[in-house]
Formats: sequence, structure tokens, C-alpha cells
Amino acid sequence: MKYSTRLADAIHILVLIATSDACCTSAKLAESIATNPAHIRKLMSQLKKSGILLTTQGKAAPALCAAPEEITLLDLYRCMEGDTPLLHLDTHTNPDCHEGIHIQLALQEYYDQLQKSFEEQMKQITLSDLIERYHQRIQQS
Amino acid sequence: MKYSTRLADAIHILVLIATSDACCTSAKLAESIATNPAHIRKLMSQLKKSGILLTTQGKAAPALCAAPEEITLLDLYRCMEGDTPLLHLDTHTNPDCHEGIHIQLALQEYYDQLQKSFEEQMKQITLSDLIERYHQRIQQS
DNA sequence: TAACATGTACTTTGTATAGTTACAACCGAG
DNA sequence: CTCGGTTGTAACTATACAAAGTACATGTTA
Repeated sequence: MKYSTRLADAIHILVLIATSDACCTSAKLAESIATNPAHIRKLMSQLKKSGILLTTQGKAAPALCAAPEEITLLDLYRCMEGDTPLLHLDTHTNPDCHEGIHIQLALQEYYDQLQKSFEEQMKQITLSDLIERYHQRIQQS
Repeated sequence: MKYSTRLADAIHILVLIATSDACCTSAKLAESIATNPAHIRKLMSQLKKSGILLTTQGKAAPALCAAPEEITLLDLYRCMEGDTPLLHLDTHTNPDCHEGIHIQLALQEYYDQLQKSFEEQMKQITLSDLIERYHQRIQQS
């Protein structure tokens, strides 16, 4: 499977919306990300369903539902990737092989532990942090 | 990261080799993982290249190159996934859009930070830990 | 030497993501 | 109230890549 850039794209969209004065049409956002407007609208639709973004049909005026300080990377990860974990077990092992099941279940415990810790750290990073770092980079260049 | 069960399968193979007295042919291992022998041999070949597993052509006697305590989850991750990170930037943004580049670069700093911390934790988990937990589960059942 | 293994190249299949097109629904200015 | 611009969403296609499967050269051992 191709790896996903949806989270990175969603963040891209949100940072532009949060920092840009100009009207953010899906066409303009698509130009910055170098993709097509429909894809942008699909991502924005997902952000809307998660209560992160506010959009109006026919009107190019997307707005954040909360302050950037309130939106964490974990919120965005869950919005774009759902419950999909970072590492994957092989759940298609032979059911007749008892050892096989127990190996995967033992592994799951450690995977869960890693996932939980990763999410805990994503919770510490907010959209505001990203915007701040982005502004610093703009100034330096 | 893209969806892959290679790491889980590699661990499956190593645990079986480390704990099984019976001769571990690629056919027998394939049966436990419910896949085909060629796939198993491909995974084992990769483990061999990384100096984790020792195999001999024509001979069904795979063996670990190091004690299970010495083999970390990070070693196995690197072997199976290489430098592929867990989260991916969108590097196909419009080069004419300066903002776009800086958003992704700002994001990269946080992604790198998360990746580093994740790998640090994978380093703490060894094949020996997995085998131990696996034995506990076998006993309980 | 025969039976059985591994090592590896090649092909096929399955599936998630991204790209694209099309169009209905909607907004706001004139 | 109409028209140009916009969103929302449903197809469909293209692409990438993991996994499954096939084949066979090479090696081991009884």
C-alpha cells in the first residue's frame, strides 16, 4: 500500500487557514499542496466531521472551530487515520497453530504500549506549536 | 507508515526459531504464519543480511546470531522497514509556494522528534521480552 | 544420486491512497 | 432572481506496494 500523507496535508491546510488573511478556496489550497481541489475538499470534509473545521457550502470561508492551542496532533491523527495503529500485527496466522496466536498476542501488548506512548506525545504538540515554528522559519528565510 | 506485517512476521519467525526444538523449515514456518514458504525465505533473507539470523542454503537449521536479550525491536524495525518513518510528510508540495515548504519543514521537526522517541522505546524491548511474554501466555491457556 | 532445502527472480493479486471528472447544492453580488 | 464562483460528494482511474504464488538454480545429506 502507498503510505499516506493525509495527516501532513490536513495540517498544511489548517496552518494556511489559521495564518492566511486571503480567502482560502479549495483551489488555492490545492495549489499550495500541489494537488487537486476535490482532494482538498475531501480532507476538509473529514476535518469538519471531527469538529475541527467549520466550512459552508458555496462559501469560501473555512474557519477553525477552536483556538490552535486547543488542537493537538493527536486530534488530527485520530481525525485522519482513525484507530489505525502505527505498527501492525499479522492477524492472518494459522488458527490451528496455537503458538502463532500467542506470539501475535504477546506482540500486541508491546505494540499497544508503544502506540499509547506515541499518542501521549502527540497530545503534547498543538497546531499552535506548528504555526509558531512555521513563522520562525519564514522569518529566518 | 504504509501498512505492512513484515515486522510482525519477522518476529513470529524469530520467536519460533528461538523456542522450537523441531527443525524449522520455511514450509513449517509458513504454515504457522499462514503464508507461503517463499515469503518466509524472503523475510529470513532480510534478517540474514542484517546479521540477525544465520541460515545455510539447502539446510533447514536457522539460528539466531545473538542472544534474544541482545536483539531489540528497533534492530528488527530497521531491518524490515529501513529508514521508513512512521509518519510521512507531503514532499510534493508546490515549490513555488514558499509557505508550503516551510509548513512541511516545521512539521518535520516535530515528526523527527516523535520518531526518535518511538525508536528510543523500541530499543528497550528485546526479543527476549517477547519470548517471555509468549511463554506466560502459553502457560495461562 | 535422490529427496529435500534454501535463495531468488519473476508474475499475479489485493487493496489503500491519490488524482481526476462530473455534477448537484449553495452563496452572494449585481 | 439570475449567474459566476464555490462547496460537497459520488463515481472512476491510476499508482504504488505488500503479499501470494510459481519456478528453478543451487546446495545438503542420507
